[in-house]
Amino acid sequence: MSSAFARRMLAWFDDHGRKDLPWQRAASPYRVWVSEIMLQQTQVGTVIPYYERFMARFPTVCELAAAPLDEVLHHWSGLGYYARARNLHRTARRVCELLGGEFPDDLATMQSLPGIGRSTAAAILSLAKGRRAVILDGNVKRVVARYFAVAGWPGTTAVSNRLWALADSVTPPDRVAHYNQAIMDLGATVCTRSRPSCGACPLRNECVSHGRGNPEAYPGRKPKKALPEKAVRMLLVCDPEGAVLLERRPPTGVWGGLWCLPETAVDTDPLDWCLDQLAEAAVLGRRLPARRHTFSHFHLDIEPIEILLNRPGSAVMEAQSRLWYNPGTPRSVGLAAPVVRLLAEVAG
DNA sequence: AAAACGTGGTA
DNA sequence: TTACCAAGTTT
Repeated sequence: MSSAFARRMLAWFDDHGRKDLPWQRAASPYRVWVSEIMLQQTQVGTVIPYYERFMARFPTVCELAAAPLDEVLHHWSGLGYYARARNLHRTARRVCELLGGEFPDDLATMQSLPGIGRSTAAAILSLAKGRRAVILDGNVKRVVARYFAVAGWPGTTAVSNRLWALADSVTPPDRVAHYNQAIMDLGATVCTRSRPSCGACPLRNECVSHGRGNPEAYPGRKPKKALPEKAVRMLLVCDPEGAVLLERRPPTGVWGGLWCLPETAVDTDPLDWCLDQLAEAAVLGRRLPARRHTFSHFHLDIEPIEILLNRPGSAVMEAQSRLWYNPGTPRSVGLAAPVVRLLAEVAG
C-alpha cells in the first residue's frame, strides 16, 4: 500500500524525473555502486566526466579488482575524499574474489563492504535490484525535513533517527527504484537548499513547512566552528629534464595514498632539506605566489618554492616512497588537485 | 558524539 | 574573500 506522498512523487517522476544519467543506462549493481560512491558529497555535474572515464577503464568489478591501486587513484584524481577510491578498490577485490563477482542481495552484507554505508547500500539494492530499501541522502533529508517540518540538525542522532523513520514511512513497496530516484531528483531540482521552487512541487499542498511559509528553515544548520589554520611549504624540486620530485602520502589522512610534493615546515630551509633528504646541492628557483586551500575542516596556506637540481633526478638517490614525475610523460598515479595546479604553473 | 575526509559551485 | 555545502562513511 503506498501513501499519497509516494503516489505524487511517482507521478512527478514520470514527467520530470531524470532518466538518462550515465549510471541509469544499463543499470547494474556495479554501475550503480560506482556512481553512488562518486556521488557521496559530490554533485552530479562534477561526477559525470569522472564516471565516464572510470567505467571506460574499469567496465567490470573484476577488472577494477585486478587494477593497481595507483591507477584507481589516478582516475579519482581531483574528485576528492580519496578514502572512497581506496575503499572502492578493497570492495572490488572482496566482491570479485570472495563473492564470485556478484554484489550481495541483503542490506546487512552490502553494508559490511568498505565504503558502503546505510544509504548507499539501500541505493544499490533499490536502484539496481528493485528491492524495497530506504535511502537517506542530503536530498531526501531536505525533502523529508521540510515536508514534516523536522527541526534540528540531521548531524545529531535524534534528528537522524527521526528522518530515517519518516523516510521509511513514505517509501512505497513497489516501484522503489523510480521512487528513490524521484525523491532525490525533487530535492536536487525543486526542493533546493536555497530558493526552493515550491510552485513546481507535487507535495506543496501537504508540506508542513510550505504551509508555514518557512521551507528554507529546514533542515537545521550545522553549528559553525572556526576552522583551524595550517601552513606548509611545498617543494617543487625540478631536475634539468623537467621532472619533479613527488612523495607518496601515508595511506590515511589528507590525500592518503596520493603522490604529492614534498612538504616541510614553513621555517625549514629548502636547500638544507635537499642536502639532507637527497644528498644534493641545489639552487633556489622562482618563488611562486602563496595560495590558500580551504578544506572542509581546516584552512591550509601553501607556500610553494621551486628548487633546481643540476643533474637528472634519475641519478639522485631515491627512497621507497619517492618518484621523479615528468609532466610530459605522465604516469598513472593519483595527484592531489593543488599539486596538479602547481605542476601546470611550473610547466607554463 | 564529534571529527576527519576534497573539491568546485554559489551567494 | 569567506562561508556554506553537495547522491555519506569511517573512526
